[in-house]
Amino acid sequence: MRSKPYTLKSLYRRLFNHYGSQHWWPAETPFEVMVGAVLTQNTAWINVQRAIENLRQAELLEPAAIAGLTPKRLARYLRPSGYFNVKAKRLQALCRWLLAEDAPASLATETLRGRLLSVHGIGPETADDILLYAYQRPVFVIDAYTRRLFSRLELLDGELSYEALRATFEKTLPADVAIYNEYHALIDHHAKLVCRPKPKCEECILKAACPGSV
DNA sequence: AACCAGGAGACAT
DNA sequence: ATGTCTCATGGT
Repeated sequence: MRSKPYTLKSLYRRLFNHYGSQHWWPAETPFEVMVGAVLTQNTAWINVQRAIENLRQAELLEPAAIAGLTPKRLARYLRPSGYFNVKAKRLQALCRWLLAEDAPASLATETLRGRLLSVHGIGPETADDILLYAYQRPVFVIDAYTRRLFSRLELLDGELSYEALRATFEKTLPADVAIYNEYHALIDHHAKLVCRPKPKCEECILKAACPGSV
């Protein structure tokens, strides 16, 4: 027998009350957020940290420096984060966009989102990471953890498109940057802890509401 | 030692 | 519009 299902709002309270504030995004500057957003594509964060540290030690954590390197040389710094050839190009595309764009921070959120999506290597999740955590816009980030968690709780259909899922969160929750920031971080934290592909349902604080645990 | 990690582009259907 | 391949290092 299963306890009453969560709503998108009550689940947020449950996670926050249990885990507390997550202090995301783990980065020093907005630009570092953007670099991390690209490098963490389908990659464990620990490996991204190493790549970012390589760039920091080489004093390359600025758009002009990265844009000026050859893709091959940039790729060497990115090695630990995987897909280094692909990510070298993507990072340079992002940097060149930043250098070319006049005042991105002054653009309306949907306009800015469109510009980001037009940059090579920036898809919906990476764009939304950047919008939320670098530009402080109220955009809800959907990632693999979000799909898996809400799908397991049977709160959302995991097969829905990225845009459909994002719309659901943004319609249901208030358009609040602080809440979107914390909610996504909490989902990530919870997922890493107990809701991996192989879930640890015994240690899960939601297990009574999760069909996957019975 | 297979499996997975804070996806996205290219290409075919 | 939707499905499949590829990209690659480092944990467990």
